[in-house]
Amino acid sequence: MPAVAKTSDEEILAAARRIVDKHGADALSMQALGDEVGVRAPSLYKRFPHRDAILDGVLAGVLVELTSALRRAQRGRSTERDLVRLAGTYRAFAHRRPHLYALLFAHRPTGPAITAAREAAVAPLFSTLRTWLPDAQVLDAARSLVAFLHGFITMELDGAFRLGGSVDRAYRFGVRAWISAIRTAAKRDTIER
Amino acid sequence: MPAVAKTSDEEILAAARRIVDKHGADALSMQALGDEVGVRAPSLYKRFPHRDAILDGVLAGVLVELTSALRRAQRGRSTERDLVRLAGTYRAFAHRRPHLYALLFAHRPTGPAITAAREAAVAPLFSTLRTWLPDAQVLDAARSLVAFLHGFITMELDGAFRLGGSVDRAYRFGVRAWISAIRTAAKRDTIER
DNA sequence: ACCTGAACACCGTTCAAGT
DNA sequence: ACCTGAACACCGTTCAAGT
Repeated sequence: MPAVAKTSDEEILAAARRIVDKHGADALSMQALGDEVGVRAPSLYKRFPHRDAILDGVLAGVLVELTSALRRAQRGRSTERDLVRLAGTYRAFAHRRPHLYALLFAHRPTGPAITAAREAAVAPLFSTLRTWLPDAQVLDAARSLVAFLHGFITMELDGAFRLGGSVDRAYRFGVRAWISAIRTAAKRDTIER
Repeated sequence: MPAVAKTSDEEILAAARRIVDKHGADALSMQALGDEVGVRAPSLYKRFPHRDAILDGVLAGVLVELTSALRRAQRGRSTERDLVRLAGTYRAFAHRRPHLYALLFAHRPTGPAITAAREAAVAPLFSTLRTWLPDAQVLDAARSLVAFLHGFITMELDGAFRLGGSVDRAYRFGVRAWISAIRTAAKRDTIER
């Protein structure tokens, strides 16, 4: 009964993150992961119940990282500039780590641990929007911005914009369009009060 | 050398579409497809070079169907109403056939045959936008609307809107925000000319 | 307590053999 | 000309056997 541990939860998650970051979630096979940490594939099941639980762990780390980047983007001087910065930070993260970004939506988490981390990630956007809009509209506005960003980023990373022109310009067009609509909604509401 | 054909390209594609529609692209295994058309899996390779080519065929059919739905939505009376109808038709298609809709973006086509079908699908949106906007802005506007719609639909079908409230209201908020921004851009441009 | 090889039920795909 | 079983290299996962 020597039982010398050759690896650890942390090492496995770090290796898994490295593989997903470099080659995408599809490349994360239990065999490849075992090779990376010096253990046979079945040994991984002593520490994680299944492959999806490992992806949960990677996703949790990605959410923490994204959340702190978004918090740093939020400076509080001007609502409008914070919105532009939040959107830009989100998009920049996706550009820097496309495979990890894909995990945010592609991977359906196993446990409820991810839920809180997801809410933390959207908190900066919500608090910025609350400086402009009444609570009733914050949710709608946040959903439509995240939808635009997620759709745009997914499409550009997939190479879905094939008709030429500047993709960056289309992005700025979209963000500005959304912000001007929000500004209008905020003013309209102020008048109505 | 009797060589009695037990199936055909058309029957295979129809069966593949049925499987993807009901259970998603992941459920389309060569074995399941073979069972559906009364043939062993290896026989399918006499008609299609690989599984992805079969998904290409399914996708082509989906694009034709989506295109004709979008054309019907475009009535030409009012630009604004056509935009609302085009967006609504697109979303309704995704709601009615979520697994087939997912194919539009999840499946990377093998051949170039899909490219033309994709362009046909966005043509109605482009022609409607051209009644409002100068050519230079049509591309940006189309990209930002499709990005919003695709992102929103992906998120709602994935169950990503977990914070309560009305998802339909958020959708209408987003579409109206985008249209009002476009209207502003169109007016600004008219003045500048 | 941890690691291992062997095994199971699945994939997509290839190919020689049948008719 | 088309269909087949057998095989290959992969999956995720289970489990009895080793230390």
